[in-house]
Amino acid sequence: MSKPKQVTIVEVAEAAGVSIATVSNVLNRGGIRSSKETIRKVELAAEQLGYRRNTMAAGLSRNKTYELGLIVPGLVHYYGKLAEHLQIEAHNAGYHLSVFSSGGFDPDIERRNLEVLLQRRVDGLICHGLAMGFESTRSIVNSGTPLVLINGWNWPEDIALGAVNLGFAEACKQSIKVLVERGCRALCYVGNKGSKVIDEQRRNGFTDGILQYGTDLIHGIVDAKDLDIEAFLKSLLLRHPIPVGIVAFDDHVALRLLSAANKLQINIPKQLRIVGINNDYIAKHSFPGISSWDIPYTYQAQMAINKLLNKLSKKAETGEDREIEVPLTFIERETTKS
Amino acid sequence: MSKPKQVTIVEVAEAAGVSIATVSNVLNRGGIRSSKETIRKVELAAEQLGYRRNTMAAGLSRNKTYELGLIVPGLVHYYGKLAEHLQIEAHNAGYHLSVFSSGGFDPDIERRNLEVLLQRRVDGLICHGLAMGFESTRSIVNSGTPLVLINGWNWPEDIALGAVNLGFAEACKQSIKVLVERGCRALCYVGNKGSKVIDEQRRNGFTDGILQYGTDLIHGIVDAKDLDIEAFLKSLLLRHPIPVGIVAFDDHVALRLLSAANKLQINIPKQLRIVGINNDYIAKHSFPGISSWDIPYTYQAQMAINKLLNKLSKKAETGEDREIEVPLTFIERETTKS
DNA sequence: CTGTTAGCGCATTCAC
DNA sequence: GTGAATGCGCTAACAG
Repeated sequence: MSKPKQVTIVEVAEAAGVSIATVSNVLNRGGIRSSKETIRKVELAAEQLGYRRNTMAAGLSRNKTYELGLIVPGLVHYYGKLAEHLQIEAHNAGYHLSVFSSGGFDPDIERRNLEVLLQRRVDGLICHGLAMGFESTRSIVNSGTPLVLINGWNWPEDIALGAVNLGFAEACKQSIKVLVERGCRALCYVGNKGSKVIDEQRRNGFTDGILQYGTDLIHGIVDAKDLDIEAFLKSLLLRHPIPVGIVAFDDHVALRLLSAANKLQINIPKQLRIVGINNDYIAKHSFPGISSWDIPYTYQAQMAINKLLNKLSKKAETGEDREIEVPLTFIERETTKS
Repeated sequence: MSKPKQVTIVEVAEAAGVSIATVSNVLNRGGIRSSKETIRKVELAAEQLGYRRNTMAAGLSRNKTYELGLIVPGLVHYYGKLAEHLQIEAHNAGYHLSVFSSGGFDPDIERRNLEVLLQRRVDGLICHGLAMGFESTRSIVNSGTPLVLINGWNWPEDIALGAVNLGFAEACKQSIKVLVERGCRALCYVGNKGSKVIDEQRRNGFTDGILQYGTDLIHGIVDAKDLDIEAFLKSLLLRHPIPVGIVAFDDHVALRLLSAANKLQINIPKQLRIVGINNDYIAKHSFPGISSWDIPYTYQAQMAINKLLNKLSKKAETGEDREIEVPLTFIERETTKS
């Protein structure tokens, strides 16, 4: 069954007794203004006939879609929230944002989604740390469609306009400062390699922190995947002076650590102190509450959309930074309070 | 800066020394087949020139977009996961799915997103329990674009093709059975009115369960919003025989209850037993683990996509049910084990 | 202010 | 098999 034919401006024009150009004019404003009377007639006709403009025809004709595309690794937790905020900001700017998930950093799906978006001739692209690499990206996005990265570090200028990055590294570094100030002499980062570049940033920040706040600190790095959390915690407390400090990949990992600790009756924060990242719902509502780093979603979303739209309007680079670093805010809760 | 002009089939045709019709043929297959030689020439030219088909032109020309639209209240937790699975299933069927969030059941945003999608002439629509109501929806979606609902109960036939609903009511009802079997004589549902129809279903299921498994049970219904959880739990245990059973709106609410209980040193499951819904990450990784109902995302997504595509291909109703009920699976963990 | 006209890029008859 | 012609619905000059 083919789609039932929709009403077009031709029919509206007939009903209103004007030309299609006039209809197009009053229905899009901004352009040439028409007489009160014509406007009324056209709007009435459009209303009655249930006219709905065909975006494809419009886009084709003016070579501009007012559509933006977003590719994120997933649609839950941080990514989902980010996507929501980006949609809001895009809308505020008169665009709309089509969201696609690449199923957890899958290069093939990334490629496919990118292709779909480019075939749609979106005006701009926002991608979260693409897994497919520089070369692959370049060959696809060479089209001249502006691309802004979210959490993409050190991408070449000919591929991406720039990036809006969360200060994960700095947050991890500062986490160490906090933990050391709270008396921890042994520290560990529990990461999540599956999250690629995000994990890398946090790991780097952790290492940096160790270097800065005391190389005499006992420290280690492990990965949450396939980790026997309980055994890990037991051995940690057995081998090191308390309180031991842990920087968790995010609040979810922190929750696992917390639960294991509760189960083993390890006292938090007396024996173990934990810092999470993201300041998710669970950080606030777990017991004890998890100290975490809050993400300024709205700000990050605005920065990304602005970067894109600046490019779309002005041609001159206004000398803004290519990579914008968005700082996180520490929210202290019981897991670090003594 | 207007978009730099992209390559079109015209240029490919010139480069390959054939007509645009031929290019269109070999690049879409399925239709008339061409000679090996022509195919080779065309594909080579397209490859070299970096041709990328313009979806708008194609869609406009054949009056079919191979695009589906999704509107969900948000993009986190259940909604985000659902969206991910729907995207996968849509792709498997040769379509792609544009995802839009309505910012938590906001009727205005819903309306706007619906409008955008219809202007794009999507082939079909999937919506999660629209907040804007029957009449409003009808007036918008009258276009003949097939609509399938996710978690939409009792919608009139002239608006929606049908619905794929999760068995929340039944899950809540069975939760009562479980709790009663585990010795609870006092039960409470802690809901979340903000989630509209979803909350309603669960509340109904709870009430049903009470009716079925013992009207002599002490029971109550409260809302998580603005609820002082600690005070609530204290009073609950003070006034009623233990163990008290709670059916939580979802695992997030369950986590809040759990944390408050841990803080108050209420023993779970001795004094308090909790059942969540969704079987989220937190249900598995909290301490103690939260008994919860697992959602068959893949199945639900397949059902929804199939319903839509059936309509798009066959014209005859194959006599399938309008409303499909997808059952949840109980995953028992420590919050209900005695 | 309003109408005429010429595309936008592609799919699709229908001749050849 | 292949190509010329027509139209999808709309916008953007340009005339009037």
